Amino acid sequence: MSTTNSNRYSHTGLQEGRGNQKLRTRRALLVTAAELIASGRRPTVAEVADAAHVSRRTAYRYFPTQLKLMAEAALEGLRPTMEGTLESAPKGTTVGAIEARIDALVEQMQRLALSNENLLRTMIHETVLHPPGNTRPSRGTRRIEWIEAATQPLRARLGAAAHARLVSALSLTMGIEALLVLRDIRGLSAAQAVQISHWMARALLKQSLAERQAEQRRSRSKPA
Amino acid sequence: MSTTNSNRYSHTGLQEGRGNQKLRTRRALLVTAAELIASGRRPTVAEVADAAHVSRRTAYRYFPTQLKLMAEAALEGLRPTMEGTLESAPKGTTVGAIEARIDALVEQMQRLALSNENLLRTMIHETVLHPPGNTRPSRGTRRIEWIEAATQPLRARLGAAAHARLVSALSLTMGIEALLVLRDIRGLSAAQAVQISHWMARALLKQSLAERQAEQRRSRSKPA
DNA sequence: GTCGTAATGGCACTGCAGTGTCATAAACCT
DNA sequence: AGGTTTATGACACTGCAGTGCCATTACGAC
Repeated sequence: MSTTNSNRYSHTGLQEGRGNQKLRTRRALLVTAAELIASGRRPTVAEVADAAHVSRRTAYRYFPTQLKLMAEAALEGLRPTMEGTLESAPKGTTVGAIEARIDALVEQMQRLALSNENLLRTMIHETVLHPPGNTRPSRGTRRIEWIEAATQPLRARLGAAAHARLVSALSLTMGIEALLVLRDIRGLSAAQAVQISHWMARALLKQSLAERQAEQRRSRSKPA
Repeated sequence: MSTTNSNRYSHTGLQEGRGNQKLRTRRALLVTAAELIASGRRPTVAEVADAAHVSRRTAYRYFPTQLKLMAEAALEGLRPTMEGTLESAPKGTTVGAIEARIDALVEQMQRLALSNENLLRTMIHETVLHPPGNTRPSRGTRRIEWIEAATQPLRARLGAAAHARLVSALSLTMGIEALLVLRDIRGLSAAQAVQISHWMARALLKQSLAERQAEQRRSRSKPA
C-alpha cells in the first residue's frame, strides 16, 4: 500500500538494491489492473500480467493473491481523482462554511464513487469477506479523515462525543456503500441518490446543532 | 437431512411429476450451505454437496454457479429470524408511535445483521459485482418495505416526496452496509455502531418533521 | 571487464469452478 | 410384471488461482 519512498535515491543511495525496478514493476501491474477493471472487465492474473508485460509468476510475487492485486488496483485507479478534493473546499469555522464544506465533500465523494463504480464495487467484493476477528487492512480511513477535516471546528462547539457521533453518521451518508443501497435496494437513480446524500448530511448537521442548543438551554434554565 | 424415507407424497398430487423430490434436494443443498456459511466457512461446492449427501454434479444442476447457491443460501439462513419482526412493533399514527416503531425496526435490523454477519457479508460479496446495466435479482426490497410500513402515517403528514426522501435516508441507517461502514471503516464496536444507527434514524425523522413545520409556517405567514 | 546477487521467467503441479457425456437407479404409467 | 421417463451419479475435461523449483536475465559492485 503506502510506498514508503518519496525521497531521492540517486545521491543518498537509501533506495537499497534495485528498489526502483521493483517500484516500476509494481506500479505497472497496478495501473494495468486498474485500467482493466475500470473498463468493466474482471481480469485474470494472467491477463493483467500479460498486459503489464510481466510474467504471471512475477505478478504473484508482488501480489500474493488476486484479491490483493484488485484491492490495491482499485485504490490506484482512484488516486488521481482523489487529490485536490479538499484543497478546493471553502475555509472558515462558521456554520455556513462548515455546511458548504460538507456539501462540497458529499458532492465530490459521490461524483468520485459514480465515476469509479466498477473499481469500488470490486474493492467491496474483495474486502467484505473474512473480517470477523482479524487484523486485515480492511478499508482505508480516508473518508473519515475528510469528514473530520470538514467538520473540525464543530468539535469545540459540540463536544468530542457529539462530534464523533456526527462524523460516524456522516460516514454513512456518502461513499460507495450509500450509492449501493440507494440504487440497488432503494432503486433510485444516480442523481436521486446524490440528492439524498446531500439532504442527509445537512439534516444530521442541523440536528447535531439543534441538540446542542437544546442542551445549553436546559443547562441555563436549570444549572446543575 | 438426507432421510431417504419412504413417506409417500401422492395424497396431494399437487406437485406434478417428481416435484417433491426436487424440492427436497434443493432445500437440502440450501440449508446445508447456510449452515456451513454461518459457521464461518466459505464452503466449496463439493463440500456442500457432500454434506447434503448429493453429488457435486447434481448441486450444479440446481445452482448453476456457486454464487447463486451462496446468495440463496444466505436468504435461507435468514428466513427463520426474519419473520415476526414487524408483528411485535407498536401500532399507532402519532409521532411517538412512529418513533417507537423506527427504534424497534433499527434494533431488530441491526441485531439481525450482527447475528448473521457471515451470511450477509457473503451475500454482498456475491451480489455487489456486475450490476451496472443488468437485470439481476440484485438485492431484495424487504428493508424498504419495513421502513415504509413503519413510517406509513408520515406520508400524509409530510407529503409523498418528503416521505420518500425519509425512507431513502432511513435505508442508509440500518442494515449490513451501515454496520460494514461503521465497523470496518469508522472502526466502531458493534454496540457503538447500533447506537449511531439509532441516533441517525431519530435525527432524520425529527429533521423531516421540523422541515415540514418550517414550510407550514412559511406558507401561513406569506400565503401564495 | 568479472562476479555476485537480486529480479524475473518458465514449467509443472494441485485445487476448485464449471460443463459435457453417458450410465444407473428410482419413479411413474399401463 | 413390463417399459418409459427423470433425477441422479460417475467420469473426464477445460480454465484459472496459487505455489514450488529451477533457469535466466540484468543490475550493481569490484
